[in-house]
Amino acid sequence: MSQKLFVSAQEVAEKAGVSRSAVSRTFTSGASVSPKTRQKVLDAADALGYHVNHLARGLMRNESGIVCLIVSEIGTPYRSALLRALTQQLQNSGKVAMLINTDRSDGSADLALRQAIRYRADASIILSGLPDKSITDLCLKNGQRLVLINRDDDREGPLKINLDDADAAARIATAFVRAGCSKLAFANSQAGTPSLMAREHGFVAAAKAMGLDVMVERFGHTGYESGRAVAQQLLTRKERPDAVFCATDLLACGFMDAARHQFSMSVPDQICVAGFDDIEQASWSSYGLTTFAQPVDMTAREAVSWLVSETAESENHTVRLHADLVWRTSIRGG
Amino acid sequence: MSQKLFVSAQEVAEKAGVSRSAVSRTFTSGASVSPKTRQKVLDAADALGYHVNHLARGLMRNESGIVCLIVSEIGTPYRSALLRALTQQLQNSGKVAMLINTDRSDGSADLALRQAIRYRADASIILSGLPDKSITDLCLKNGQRLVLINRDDDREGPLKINLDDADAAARIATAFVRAGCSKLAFANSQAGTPSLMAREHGFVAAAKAMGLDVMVERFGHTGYESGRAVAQQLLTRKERPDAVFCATDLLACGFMDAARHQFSMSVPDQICVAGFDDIEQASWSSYGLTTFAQPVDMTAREAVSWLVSETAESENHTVRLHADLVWRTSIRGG
DNA sequence: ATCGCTTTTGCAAGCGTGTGCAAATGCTGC
DNA sequence: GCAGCATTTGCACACGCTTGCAAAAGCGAT
Repeated sequence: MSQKLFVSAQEVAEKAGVSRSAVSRTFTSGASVSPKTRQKVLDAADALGYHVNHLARGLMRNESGIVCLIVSEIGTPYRSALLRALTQQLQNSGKVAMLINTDRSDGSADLALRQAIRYRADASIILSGLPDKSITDLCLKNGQRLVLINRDDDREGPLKINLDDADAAARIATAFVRAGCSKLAFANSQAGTPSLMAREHGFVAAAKAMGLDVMVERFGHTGYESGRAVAQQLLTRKERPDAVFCATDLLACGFMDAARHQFSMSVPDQICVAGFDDIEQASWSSYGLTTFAQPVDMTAREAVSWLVSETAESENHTVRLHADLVWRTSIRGG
Repeated sequence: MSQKLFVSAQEVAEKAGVSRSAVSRTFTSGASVSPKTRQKVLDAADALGYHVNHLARGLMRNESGIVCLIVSEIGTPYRSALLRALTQQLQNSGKVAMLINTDRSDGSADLALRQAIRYRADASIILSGLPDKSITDLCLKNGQRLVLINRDDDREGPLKINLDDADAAARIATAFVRAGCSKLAFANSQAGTPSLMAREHGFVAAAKAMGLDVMVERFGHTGYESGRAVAQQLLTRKERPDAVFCATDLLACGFMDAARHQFSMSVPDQICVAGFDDIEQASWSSYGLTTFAQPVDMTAREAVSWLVSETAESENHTVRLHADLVWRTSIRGG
């Protein structure tokens, strides 16, 4: 154990022959310090290997620079892409991300937010799980900002970033019909997330408006295996669908693989498939999945720019982003 | 702006009618406090919504509870899977993960480690990039622990977790030969990571030992597109390979897709393919990729258990983990 | 009640930083 | 040289917590 401990501003001050305030001001942007002493301090700091202690700074300023990312299923393509974009943006804004994994228990979003409070995070971004109202209230009351991505609820205070899920669903429904399909199906998971349900309801409603019924199947989590399972259910029916909209790309990939390899169907000749998210795999030539692109970069930018803005707290802020349809080869025509 | 600020131990103490020390001890495990006062404190804390300030605690204890994860290409299947496992394990051990994205610049690993130092992280886990020696020295000197995953270098002090890459490469070489292949190829990226190069050299050496040459191609980053590009190079040769070992699964997926859809080749009949990592997509039925499974859970467990152990600092610690061969359908026979 | 012992409790001194305030310093124009 | 002003500097307090130390309290036995 070297146990040398970290070098403090005090030591730098002594080495540079100035007061401790001077070194503090040198590392505080916008503080008044002469160029001469500034240089002396910087030299001494460099020689000693000094780094401002952000714990202490956060304690004083009552602003830690930490932003909590609360997320489950980190290994999933869409989630990890969003994570990438968010950390990138946060670092651009001088913030640092604290990552909290809520895969395990159900109340884990609450535990996570508690952790965020303990470290006095300036803000939390929630990508999964619906935290308890009492906790979010606590966050907000303590001046912590909150961003909810794709999980709109009726709370007051947090920024909510959503997509035009229902509208997108309607667009794909007409695309299916235009491609000559008439036996529509929707493949969903049992997760029941607001955005997933919005896609389902939007799709069913749009179909109904065109005088068509929709076969809806839901299964398990929002993953590849569930897509296969739903295919099992849909493709063993008396009347097979000729177009299926999957709530996520992972479901779509699973569905396509099952349709092709297990039921020997051709996509898109015998069945058209569409997904949602535009994960990387959707563009792989084995799939060529027509899908809606989640605007991850835009989402991250919106979230972070709101977090760091001086003048947030604007009462009931909601951002609704647009999901572009990326046309590939899993739907006829185009 | 409510600006109510956080509630402090002082306020809890007053409400509970005890001293500030008492409430501090209540939240410090292993401190001496009578059950009666403890209860009074807990009640008061709950009523006021008190949470220990980990910034201040870290300042006092000289131990923040923060572990930095330094990682690039977060959106990648293997990386995100490892990230998931690591955060899980860290939380199990009462630590919290600070995520640092090093996608952009080259010296960004250094910047990241600086950030880790500023927040007085107890440890850093490096999944990407080779930090400068001066920085790692600084980390170690300040009692910060360091874990390097799959990027062995000769530094003294950090824990290094590696795989038996070369051995795995040799195993797959013999598997290819046993499947009747004789025109071997290796598909790599230009990243030149130690583990990637170990796979390449191991494969070439094993082939040479069996009297076979290997066509080696390298291209771009370690992703799907590179796999396609390498396929372009390998499959337009006068003599096509009949077996190719790809340094990662993403490369393998890209290679397979190009081989099948662009060159109309059949896998595994005309060409056998193997990968490395065992990402989720490898098991998708469009690929059925035979590959080596990275022991992500084991890796995470090793890393974290070493970090939290009392007695680390054991001079030159290296862990070499085994990668199991997962046999699927991209190689004949089996 | 007194003693000896263990447990609990409060005091106060830090941890490393930011910042208001007043003193000190530098600069400009006579 | 000096007055007038802007800028820089140091002091000292505060932030919220932990913890060594000594005083206080509990407790059982004499």
